[in-house]
Amino acid sequence: MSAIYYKSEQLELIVLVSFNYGSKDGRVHLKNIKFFKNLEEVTSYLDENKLELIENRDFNNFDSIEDLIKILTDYFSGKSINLIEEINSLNIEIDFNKKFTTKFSQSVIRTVMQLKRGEITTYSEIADKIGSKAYRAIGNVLRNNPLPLIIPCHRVVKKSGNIGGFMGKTNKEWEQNLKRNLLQLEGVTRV
DNA sequence: AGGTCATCTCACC
DNA sequence: GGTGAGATGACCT
Repeated sequence: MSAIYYKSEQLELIVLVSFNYGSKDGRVHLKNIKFFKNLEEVTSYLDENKLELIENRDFNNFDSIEDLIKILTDYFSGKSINLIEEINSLNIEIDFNKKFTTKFSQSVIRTVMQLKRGEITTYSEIADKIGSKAYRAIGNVLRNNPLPLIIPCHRVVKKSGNIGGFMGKTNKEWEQNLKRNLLQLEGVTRV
């Protein structure tokens, strides 16, 4: 599996995208998106997961990946784009892992994917929408989101108006800051 | 079966 | 407006 990263200077953030090539269609299959504070974290993650890093200069061999980086650049510069639409227009296959197997988690993901840029909702609103009371279990599903941004889980916040969790809760302050920054990029000032 | 969890509500202060 | 306990349902081992 290969990986590329995009570095946002303003946000002190590195976005690592993992992908490989489908054995049948030869297209780029997007596997994973992950956020890091610095390059040290990135390299140890690359080691742990045996990922091959593609450097910038090699991009011309990876057309659709280069396009993806452009889209991320636009997004992180605050441009008003619909990420999901843009990515769908590329020659890229989005793998939803086999992670979401149950009907419940699939409904959650489907609902979250309908959120547009700058549109926020709450865990309990999603529960209402899919006819469940398990607002807490929704956080459980989103915690394992392999494709943040594409599955825009940062747009789901707490009903109280607080920001809510992001990427697990191991480094709560940094994670919540990132979630807030992403929303601010999209013009959300409330949280 | 029992533990975990990116929540919510309500009762305090 | 902050905190803590209890309810809670889906998921994982």
